[in-house]
Amino acid sequence: MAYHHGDLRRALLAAAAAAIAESGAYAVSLRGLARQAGVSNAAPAHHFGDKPGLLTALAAEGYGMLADTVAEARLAGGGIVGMGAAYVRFALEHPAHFEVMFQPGLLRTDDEELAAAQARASDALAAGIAERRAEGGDAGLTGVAAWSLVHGYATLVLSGSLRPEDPRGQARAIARLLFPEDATGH
Amino acid sequence: MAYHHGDLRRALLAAAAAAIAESGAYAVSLRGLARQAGVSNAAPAHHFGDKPGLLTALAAEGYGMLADTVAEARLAGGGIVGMGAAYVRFALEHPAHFEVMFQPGLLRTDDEELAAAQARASDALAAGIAERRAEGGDAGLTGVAAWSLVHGYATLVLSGSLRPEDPRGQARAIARLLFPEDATGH
DNA sequence: TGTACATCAGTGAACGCGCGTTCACTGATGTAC
DNA sequence: TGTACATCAGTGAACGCGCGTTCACTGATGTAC
Repeated sequence: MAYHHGDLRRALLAAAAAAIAESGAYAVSLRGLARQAGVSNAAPAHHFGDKPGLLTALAAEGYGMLADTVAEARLAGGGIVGMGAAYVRFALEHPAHFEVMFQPGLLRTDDEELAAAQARASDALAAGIAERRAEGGDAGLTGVAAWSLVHGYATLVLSGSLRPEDPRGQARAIARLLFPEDATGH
Repeated sequence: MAYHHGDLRRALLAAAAAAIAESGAYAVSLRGLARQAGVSNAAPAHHFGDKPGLLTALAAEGYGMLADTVAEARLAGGGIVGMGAAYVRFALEHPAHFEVMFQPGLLRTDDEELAAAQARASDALAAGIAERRAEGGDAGLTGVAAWSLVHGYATLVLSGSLRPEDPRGQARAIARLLFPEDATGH
């Protein structure tokens, strides 16, 4: 084993995501991650300071990916239904990130990198809602409803409360119930 | 302090709910609860066997309360919007129960009492959706959408992602977006 | 091309802590007669 | 009304464990000259 790991930071984040997806956010221990990465007990602290530091980095990474995923769907012309489906897809593909992102008790909420990533994601989501403002109605309320719908659906699937055969298709279907006039995605 | 506590089981569940609401589900320790109840380390194990046993009891209590809350709203003629609002109200009033209910990794999922309480809650929710079947549309899909909407809204408020001034009012408002023809609750 | 040196990444041993769980036990309560 | 006994609830001491965090350290890498 080389003295320098090469990319220990990345390796630790990946190991953390795997452990969380398997056993939940609290199953993560710095020692456990070090063990998996084949590195000494103290090595993780070297990169992340402490445990909240590591989870904060993971959450920031998650918000960044969510922002990218949603922005991409918007630019692809998927409309608000497509953006909602992208949100659900992100959650199901990155359950560990998703879980950590919405448990602020685990995070260092004053972290700059985290705040920046959150802002990016927030902007990406708001952009989709803003486009609908012209159509009338309360854009703020519509946004809350849309977010609640896709967030709740993702949460219920991840917790095992819903076990759909085709999660992505069903995600689109319920989004169309809320936005029946959305012409895209047929 | 009396040798017999009187109602230690209840006291431990209440202490667990308080601890979870404050610091999350994993902040709970049997020793910590014992300390709060003024009782020896081993006492909790006497009532719940072990930690999953205690959390399972809490989750079962939660499903029971949810079933009652939703059924009551239905019988009061609140319609599906009223039932959705009741779901959100339950989550916000009993955040610890709500949190534990949807983290099956913490629970003894083969527990009989838990299964019975889950079934009661499931029936109560399904009853509201069944009433809408006559109006056409896919009742299953409608149910999934309604559940996702209220569950997501509650989750986002509890995680601090949404900070509405009037959560109950906003819950009703977004439910009306999904069910605009629901005549009740004006 | 070679050498000195600064910086960085990871080591490994050690600390103290809170935890879940076990065990034989004892005090309190209730019931049979 | 009184006594013997069974049952139940909680004790308290002890175990072994994995954890976060600290510390002075050392090996590897890169840069200046």
